[in-house]
Amino acid sequence: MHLLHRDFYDRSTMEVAKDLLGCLLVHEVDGKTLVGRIVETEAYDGFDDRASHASRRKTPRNEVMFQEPGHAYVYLIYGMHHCLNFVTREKDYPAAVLIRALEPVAGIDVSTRGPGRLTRAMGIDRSHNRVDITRPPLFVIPRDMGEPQIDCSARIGVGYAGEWASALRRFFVKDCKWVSEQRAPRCQ
DNA sequence: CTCGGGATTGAG
DNA sequence: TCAATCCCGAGC
Repeated sequence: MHLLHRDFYDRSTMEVAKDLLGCLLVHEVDGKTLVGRIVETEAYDGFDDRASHASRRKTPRNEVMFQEPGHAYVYLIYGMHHCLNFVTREKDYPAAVLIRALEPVAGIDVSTRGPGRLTRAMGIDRSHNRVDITRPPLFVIPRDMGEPQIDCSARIGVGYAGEWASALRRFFVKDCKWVSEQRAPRCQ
């Protein structure tokens, strides 16, 4: 089967975030094959990025971000939602791509718009932290179509990150109805 | 050890 | 507009 190998993830995090758009995320679980097309991502790269969990230093939670590329970083947010990331770059350089939205393709029966919803729809939780995403049961298949039109914006929910809050590191398929809705920014 | 808050979501 | 809900990570 043709799937994305480790060298795909061993590159610039922003390039990986863009190149993942249009690819198929596959999870084989309980005899079912769940498939969704990646339509929205965010890049978290390096020690300087204050929006990244790994900006300060290595901790028990973010440790996998420092590992070999091509592994999953899954964490619990707000005590109830899981977020799925793909580790990029070489060992000891902390970086990952957050998967924020999918277009349902097969086996999906609930919403995949938004990072918390897509992990629920794909049956992904913290037991998947650190798993190798270059082979089943959790892996990614290259685009089966041309390069999508890509748009970018600031990342969602990282207002605490100072000047990094406005970095253009969110990437999504232009005019795609499956991209997560961005709540209107509150005035003041 | 305590404590503030979060790469979110859905209800009211 | 706000609560849910739990773990992380900073600081004492």
